[in-house]
Amino acid sequence: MNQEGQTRIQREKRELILEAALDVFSVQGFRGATVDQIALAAGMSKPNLLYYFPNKEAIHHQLMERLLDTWLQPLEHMNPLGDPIAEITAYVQRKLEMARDYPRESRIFANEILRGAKQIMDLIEGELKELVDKQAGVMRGWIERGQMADVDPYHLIFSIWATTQHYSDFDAQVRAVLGPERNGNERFEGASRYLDRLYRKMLAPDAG
Amino acid sequence: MNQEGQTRIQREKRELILEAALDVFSVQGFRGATVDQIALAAGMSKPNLLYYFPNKEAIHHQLMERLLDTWLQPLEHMNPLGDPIAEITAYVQRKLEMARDYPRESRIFANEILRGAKQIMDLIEGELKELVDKQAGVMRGWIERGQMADVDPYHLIFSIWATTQHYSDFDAQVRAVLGPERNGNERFEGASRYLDRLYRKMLAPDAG
DNA sequence: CTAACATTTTTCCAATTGGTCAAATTTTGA
DNA sequence: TCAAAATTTGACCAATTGGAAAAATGTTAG
Repeated sequence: MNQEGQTRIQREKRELILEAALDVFSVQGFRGATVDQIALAAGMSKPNLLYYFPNKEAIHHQLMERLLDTWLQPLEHMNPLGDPIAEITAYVQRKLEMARDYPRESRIFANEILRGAKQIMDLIEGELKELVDKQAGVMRGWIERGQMADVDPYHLIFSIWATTQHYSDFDAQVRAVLGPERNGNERFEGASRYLDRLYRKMLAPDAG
Repeated sequence: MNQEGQTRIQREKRELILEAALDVFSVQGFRGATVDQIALAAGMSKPNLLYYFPNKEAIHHQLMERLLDTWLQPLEHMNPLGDPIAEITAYVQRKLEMARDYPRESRIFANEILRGAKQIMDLIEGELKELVDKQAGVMRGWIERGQMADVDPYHLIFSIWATTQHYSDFDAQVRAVLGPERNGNERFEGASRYLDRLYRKMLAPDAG
């Protein structure tokens, strides 16, 4: 036994299980994923897995809790003292990189929110909403000082989430529509150029 | 017996089942939905339902096939002879109205594509891709004639889908973040103003 | 009216799956 | 070293669920 009531094996195995769960849940969704699949992916038997987590829902919930932090990190890094357009387009790029590099995480969230976000409503109404409120305040400051166009910060943030995560969540559609010839990573390069353009033009302060 | 090998009762009951399936699938997803739930929602017994459809997948597939048409309709209505900015912002508004008025349809698609779109890949690679290709061609024409900014038509279409459907697919998150005070239909009015602004500014032809 | 056909219900089954339990094995600390 | 604690396994169970079969009931055309 050790600090926080966790043994070394417990820490390692829980980690292993959450990594496996990320794989399975992101492909199968919550209902579609079976405890057996997760156990197999984690290299252990089902009862063994259930020794570490009381049930399937607990795995999912803890996974989401942990992911939310990484997921929100780019938004935290917006600097109120920086140039708004540089800050926001940098945020867009960081989100797009995450969609490219962490599609499993993105899909798990999409899945959960599609289903009504019942398991993580507390996190959304808490942590997430507070961060959005804070950064919306920062943007309002920029707008008042005439440094960027006067647009609703909340809808701006929604549109950034939507446009970037689209490339992970709806990857199957994007690939199919672009066709095999445009299916390397240039799909993300194209998105990068397009989104940079989009937000740069929209955020440019209006004359007057 | 009647035309197309369908009796009156068959036509009516199939319709009833598809409407019920829309309700159930859009809330529970494919894996989460049970045949019993759909049968109950359609006001009949499970074996009775299975008299009309061979299995659960068949219901889902036919539902999607039928929905795709309505879903793509707004994109078909873009007029190559009209003003690009008017045409595209009108398209955005129509898509946003559909997200507001037909959230079940939107969520079913989102769910299916998230899962890899295996059941409707044929439709996406066929019907959908062809329409997108065609309208991308129209946009390229507009761009060449200097009537709108030079942006990638495919990514433009993706961003329109993403930003509008966000309000149905991720409704739970949008509501939670906006908080109870902004939760009437003004959430769609705000989105409408924001998106109109967004695309108007981005599409404005560049000087030169 | 009635035979052919369409629809519905009752009953049932096999597979899947989340989870339990007690026994066996391994690890750890004194 | 060795007993207590932690971990793992195998066997098992009950609930859910997709679907089949056949009997019962309803409908319709001649």
